[in-house]
Amino acid sequence: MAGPHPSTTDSRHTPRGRIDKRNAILEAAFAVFARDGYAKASVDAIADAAGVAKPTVYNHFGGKEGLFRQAVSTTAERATARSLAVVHGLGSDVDDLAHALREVGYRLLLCYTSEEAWALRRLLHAEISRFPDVFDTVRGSGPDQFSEALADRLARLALAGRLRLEDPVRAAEQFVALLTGPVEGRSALGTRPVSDQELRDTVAAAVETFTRAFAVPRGRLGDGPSSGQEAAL
Amino acid sequence: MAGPHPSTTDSRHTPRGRIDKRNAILEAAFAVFARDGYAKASVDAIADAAGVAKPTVYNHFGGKEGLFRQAVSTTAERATARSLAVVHGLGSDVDDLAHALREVGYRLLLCYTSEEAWALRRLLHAEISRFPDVFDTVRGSGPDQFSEALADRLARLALAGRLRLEDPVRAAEQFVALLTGPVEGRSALGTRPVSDQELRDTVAAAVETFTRAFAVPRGRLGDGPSSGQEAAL
DNA sequence: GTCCTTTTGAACTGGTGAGTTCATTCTTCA
DNA sequence: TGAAGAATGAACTCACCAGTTCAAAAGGAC
Repeated sequence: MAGPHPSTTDSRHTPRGRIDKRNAILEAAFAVFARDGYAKASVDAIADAAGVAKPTVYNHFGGKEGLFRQAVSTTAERATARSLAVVHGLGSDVDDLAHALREVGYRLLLCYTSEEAWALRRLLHAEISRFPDVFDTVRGSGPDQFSEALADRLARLALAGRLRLEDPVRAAEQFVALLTGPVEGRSALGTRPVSDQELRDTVAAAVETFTRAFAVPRGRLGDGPSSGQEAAL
Repeated sequence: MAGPHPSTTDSRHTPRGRIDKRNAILEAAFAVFARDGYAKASVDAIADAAGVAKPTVYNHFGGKEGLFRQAVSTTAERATARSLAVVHGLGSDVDDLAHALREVGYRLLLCYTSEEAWALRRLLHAEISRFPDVFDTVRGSGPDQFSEALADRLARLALAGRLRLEDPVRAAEQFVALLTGPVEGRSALGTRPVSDQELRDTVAAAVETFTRAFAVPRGRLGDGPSSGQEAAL
């Protein structure tokens, strides 16, 4: 954060051990916070889990609060990056649109239902009233960015004459909602495992509904846009 | 719950003051738990907020844990009852289907975005790992029941030839997801107010998508089912 | 008025945890 | 090898809080 370490790779003032410890602490901190919640998590437990002495934690992060912010932010950024990578895999020149959406949807749902993602969501829900800024940090370069990226892809598909959209952002929100909404309830907020089959069924149903609502029916065997619908955008 | 009080209205062994105090404690407890989280909420603060002495709390609920369970369960039942009432207002003989869905959707979203509902959801997320049974209690007579009720109504609409559904439960899940998913993000998990216009826009978009996917197009001015689609169920 | 239950206030115990201090040890690099 | 910064462990302070105890006070029911 505001430590005396220059951001460039300076071998003189950034001992290699420090970064390892820092990462170990962040990892352990997230795990303990996720398991016990902010209030019940003790700095001693985190230090133990990280294999580090308590004062080291205070050296690096100042206190429990700073540690929490850093741990959550770091994990959130990692999770967002994973989801973004999935969205970027959605091209606009796909052959079988429903198949492509199922593929992306399934991978997104895997991200969404990962243990880490559940823990992150639980923590955010739990502590958002005490740390509103953490939510802003996560959103600042988080799902907002993610939502935009997905909206971009959908807009491309609309331009390519494959989707009929008025509002790409709204459509992206709805696509994600159709994917994740049904899973939220079925997995008891992530505390019960969801079978892969259930995941795939949910994805299939979501894509079915989404395409019924938004997909442009294709002329038989034609692979280029033929209806001129894309000119309207 | 298992107290020495008969369930009938027995004026002899149920002093009127007790129930008032009990309710006051439950209300104050939910408020304090919602504000501070389980771990940081103190029984003293709850007793103060309820205008009651600390031992009284222990007389009624045994301890912090029992108090938490009761407070959350009670609030959850109230919230579920409200949502159920809205769903029961959805008839199967409506004239303008989209209009009826918007009406129900809007009212559901009002339930969903109430301060109490947000607090409840935050609490559940926060403490589900420590109190899994509370979630089960809430679900036992909660959203499960709610989901079933909505599915029933949609099945009726399908029978009336207004919707084309394979799986009413799935459709109900998706309807709710389309309503609530977009709001979740926009309101920062309930910590930022959402304008009524935004709510209505979300409802309109959700119903638009839902009807595009599931509504049976009606013959002009005809108000009876004419396609015989309902015979398939 | 009398009996019985509930409530009250206040003090007390025991446990837990954040954050600090400091002398000692480790690591890294010159 | 020697110097400097980092990490360590252990003890310590201070605050907060769950749960208990108990004698005194309400508050109805008869």
